[in-house]
Amino acid sequence: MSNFDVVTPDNPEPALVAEWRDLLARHAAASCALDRELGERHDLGMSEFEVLERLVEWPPGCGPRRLQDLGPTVHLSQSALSRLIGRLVKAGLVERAVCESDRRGIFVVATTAGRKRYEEARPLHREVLARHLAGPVGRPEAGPVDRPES
Amino acid sequence: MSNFDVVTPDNPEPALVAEWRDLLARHAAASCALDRELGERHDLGMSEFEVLERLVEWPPGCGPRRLQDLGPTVHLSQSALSRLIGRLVKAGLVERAVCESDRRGIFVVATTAGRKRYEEARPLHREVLARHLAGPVGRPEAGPVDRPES
DNA sequence: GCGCATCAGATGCAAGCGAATTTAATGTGC
DNA sequence: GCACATTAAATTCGCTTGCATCTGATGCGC
Repeated sequence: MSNFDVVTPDNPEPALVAEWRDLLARHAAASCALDRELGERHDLGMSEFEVLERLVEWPPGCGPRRLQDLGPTVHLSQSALSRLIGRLVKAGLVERAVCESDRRGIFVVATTAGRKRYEEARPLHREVLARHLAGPVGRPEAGPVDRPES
Repeated sequence: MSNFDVVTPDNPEPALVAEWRDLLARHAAASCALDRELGERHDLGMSEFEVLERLVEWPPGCGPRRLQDLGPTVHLSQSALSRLIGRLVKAGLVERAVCESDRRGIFVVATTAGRKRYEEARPLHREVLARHLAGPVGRPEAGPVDRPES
């Protein structure tokens, strides 16, 4: 029951933990800032933006996008995704359509308003990313980092 | 209202977005696995483990740890942290003590049981980290990656 | 056609979160 | 001492999440 590991050059554990904490810090800073800024200025949460982006990115000619295909790319559970789509539908940014070839599935398509909202929000999204992602953690180039706890 | 940016070598945006998605994927995979495995085998959530680790790591001789000092290091809001400590107290892993010099504050100290639980859980924590963190995303060395949506 | 396993998505539910508010202890001006 | 701003932590509230379950559509064996 030793309190600390012996730190030797061939013990990769400290590096692993440092990497993990760095990842946590970056994720917290960026996702928190995204949620707040996108929310304030474009009424979109981070996850909403991500989903909208996948829909807009979806190459035409591949057919419309099944809800199921969306899941793995946004790291959300099936239920969370279903409700997220519900919110986007209510906001008029996205439309559901039954899939005629398999009536269990549904298609999800961004509306014109959805594409517009995405295009409006994207610059801010990229800006926040640039502010929090590039460079070592805790060193946004301009403006204060906003963290939930401070 | 162009749908896509022109991708030029001096346009850093695509790299930024790729970095962001990689970060999201790693974070989702690792934190989800940590939550589930630590929860199943040691009855600890990811955040509980992180807090416990900060308390155990806290060098002796620096005085006990204020709840407030804990906040910034675990990326949790003040309210979330307060409740998290409440859960740990209820589980007997941690103790609250009023700070006599400033009776508004409280000290948080890991109990013997808390240290024990932490030491038991740490190997699994490191193992999960190694499985999900090292190397490119989506390539754990052994065993399937468990993601919430799959 | 009929029964049944399977699959896509929606929904009930409990847990955790952040923002805002509340409670109580400090400190400051007078 | 007394009013008032400030601070630390707890608590209230609404929202999002994941798990488990439900509903309805497929499709396969017979």
